[in-house]
Amino acid sequence: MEGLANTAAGLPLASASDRSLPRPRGALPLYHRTNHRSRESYPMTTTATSAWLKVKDALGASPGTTATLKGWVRTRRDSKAGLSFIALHDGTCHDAIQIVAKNDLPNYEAEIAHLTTGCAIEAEGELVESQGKGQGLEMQASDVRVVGWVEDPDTYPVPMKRHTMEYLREQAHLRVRTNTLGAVARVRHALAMGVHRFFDERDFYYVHTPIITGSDCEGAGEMFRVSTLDAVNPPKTPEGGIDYGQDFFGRDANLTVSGQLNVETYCSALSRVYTFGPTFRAENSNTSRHLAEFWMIEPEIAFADLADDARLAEEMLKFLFDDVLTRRADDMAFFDQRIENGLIDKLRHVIDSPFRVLPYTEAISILKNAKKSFEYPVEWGLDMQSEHERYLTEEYFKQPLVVINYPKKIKAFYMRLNDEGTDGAPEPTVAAMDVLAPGIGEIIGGSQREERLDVLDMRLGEMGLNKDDYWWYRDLRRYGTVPHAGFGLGFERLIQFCTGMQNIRDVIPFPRAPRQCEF
RNA sequence: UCCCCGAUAGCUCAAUGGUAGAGCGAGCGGCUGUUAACCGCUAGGUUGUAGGUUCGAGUCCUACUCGGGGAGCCA
Repeated sequence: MEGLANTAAGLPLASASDRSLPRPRGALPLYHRTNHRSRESYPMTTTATSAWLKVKDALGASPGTTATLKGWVRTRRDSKAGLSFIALHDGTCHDAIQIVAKNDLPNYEAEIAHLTTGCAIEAEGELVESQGKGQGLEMQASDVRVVGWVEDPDTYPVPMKRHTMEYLREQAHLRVRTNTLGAVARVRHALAMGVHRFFDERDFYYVHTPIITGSDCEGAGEMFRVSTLDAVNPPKTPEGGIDYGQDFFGRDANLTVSGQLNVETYCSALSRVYTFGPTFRAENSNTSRHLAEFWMIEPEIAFADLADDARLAEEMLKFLFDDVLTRRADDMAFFDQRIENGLIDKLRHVIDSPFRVLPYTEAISILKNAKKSFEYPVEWGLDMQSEHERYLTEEYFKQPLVVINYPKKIKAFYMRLNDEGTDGAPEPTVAAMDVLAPGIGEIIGGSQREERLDVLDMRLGEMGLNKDDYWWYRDLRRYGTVPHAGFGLGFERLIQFCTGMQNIRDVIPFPRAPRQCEF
């Protein structure tokens, strides 16, 4: 509608025009104001005479409160009784609040009646008990100011209708305006805060391990190179290779694939530490549970063995599940209803039952005796395939499992060598563990670390790694070495498990995956 | 990277090798203290890209691009 478009474009925003007018009581323009007294500086009082309330606070306010609300329109419904209902959402909670705008408002015909999903508005009025069903308070608006129009409702990418997750992924800048992705964002935040609170309450220190690392010390997976060399004409060595000696760090460097080796150094002085940061893998992985850039939580505990490690993992997961159910009850109810039926019961069941610890050797014998036929062979010494892990955690035990003591030959060099014959295993095993979750697979991978220098050196040698590259890691075993252990928890996989979201690309704001870096 | 499937209106999908349709969304109108409202009308398309077969291709063939599911790698 042309007239409307002109109105929208040419109309000064009410709050903007207010700003140019003389203000009562020396009020400063909204965005230049500082608040030294209030502990909460945002939201602050605005151009309006009433306090700006978050929707989550407005929904729980006393009837009769006068307030200003700011947010984005979810829906507008008109009643020819002479009023419109506006569902306003500001992200502070799952629910929207209903604003009732009567047609005697001066801008009703020109503006309010044309509001569409996505428009940004400020509304001022009194919070009253709703006359309608299924809601608590609503606002009787005395003023509705349009802050930002949607320029063309017909092509607005996220109107109020069902969308596929695949489509929303292509609208990553707008998808957080939907119920589902907004709920994911709040749950993700709650889980991140929960992680920090869990560790802080237990005297763990949060350690910032480097994101850029020297490549030789990691040895896990394909890495992203970090370089400032001219990509077209890099300096060459006499042998014709690229001369990384002239690169920024004077050597080749990469984005980290794990903070573990670094955090072990802090563990060897501070006893209980953890990292929580981004991690990068340049694997060409195209699955619903892999990202090229993901966040990982890696605790490391000193004077601890694998059993302590497994207990920590269990305690942490249960704490986080309980925490998110409590703090984001609104969003979790939504996930339970719309994304995964039974989700809340699933999480409660996990909280209430002890994790099943299962030695690898025993897992293999369960799989060998299973009536189910597997595509891949089950043999002691082979790594378990997805189908095997799924069978154990989803069908056989139907709960999270901690599989421990894997064959030495399929695990990393730093994992502690077990005594011969542990669990009756036919060959050497290491003190490794995987926590397997139904529907997700491996959510945690960890181990007790090899603290004996001679054994570590033997393992490095067996795997063809150069001792000198690990000189500082080896120093930890030379100076006051102690048994210690840790694990890595994939943060996005944790969110998947807590929300029921099936694709990992939908639980991180801007997913990075092969050929995916648009936003 | 491998296997399988897909790409048609803003979105989700139909359409025997022969005039491209529906639902949702959007706009307008009707009805209504509404609430994933309901009823009516209207607009909206180079059928992913490039080539080929054919009198004729959304449909068949080839390549490419992008997306999904599964596998591997792992968290």
